[in-house]
Amino acid sequence: MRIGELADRTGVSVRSLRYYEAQGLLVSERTAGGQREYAERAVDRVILIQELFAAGLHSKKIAQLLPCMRDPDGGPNERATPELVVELTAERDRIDRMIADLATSRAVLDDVIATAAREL
Amino acid sequence: MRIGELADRTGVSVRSLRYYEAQGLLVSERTAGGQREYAERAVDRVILIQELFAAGLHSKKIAQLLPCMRDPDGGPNERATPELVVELTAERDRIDRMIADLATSRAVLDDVIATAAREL
DNA sequence: GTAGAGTCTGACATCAGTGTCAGGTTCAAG
DNA sequence: CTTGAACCTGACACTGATGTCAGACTCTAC
Repeated sequence: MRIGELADRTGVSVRSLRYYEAQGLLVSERTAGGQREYAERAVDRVILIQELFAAGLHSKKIAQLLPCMRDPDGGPNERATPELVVELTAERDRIDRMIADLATSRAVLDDVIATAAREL
Repeated sequence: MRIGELADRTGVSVRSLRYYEAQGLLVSERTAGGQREYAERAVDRVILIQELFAAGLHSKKIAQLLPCMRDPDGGPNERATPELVVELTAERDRIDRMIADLATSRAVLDDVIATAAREL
């Protein structure tokens, strides 16, 4: 598929897809004319990238992480270096803290909302 | 206390504290010489602001939200407008989605980490 | 072969919070 | 008083993902 269809199917802008490629997160074949051509599995990959972005990982770390993931099509995958494992563990801990903080913030909002609703 | 102490006690930079004030999130008295003087409760307020920032709320919305919170010292608090309640409810839903997404991302990281650990 | 939609690269803009620097003032301790 | 640390304002830089624009090219359908 071409970039427009991938954008539609993932809900990610064309601009962002090109950015992902520039950052080494996404690969594409090129047509004779130079246009990007994506395999079907690009859809899942883009969604995964988005999730990792949402989790606060930077593109650089995602670029390190992606080749170490278990490939759904059984392709060869790189082994994670011990350094990367350490970094990813730190990320996981950071996400845990983030989830806890979000729960706190949610409670704050909930309190304001509940108080306001009681007054209405 | 002065701004440096508040920064130390909250872990927030002096620069950010001044920014919070410019955004109407934080108030301070001023000494005769014009330096900021903070009450004890500013500490909790700053921490709360940080939490809300971490939850993805923008300063403008936090500025609306703060006066509607139940005051720990029993001071008068504004009533939340129905519009604000709608917005805050949307924020709460967004936070819920964010927490769910983070859980997904955490699982992804966990998988990579576990796979790598098994290979070592 | 031509029209129009889609795509290409490259560059610059945006957002919001924060860092940082300059030049000047205030405060507290000696 | 003087000294040095802390503070003041204002301005500009940065980050990193994304928006947007221009000018040129490709692809598909007629």
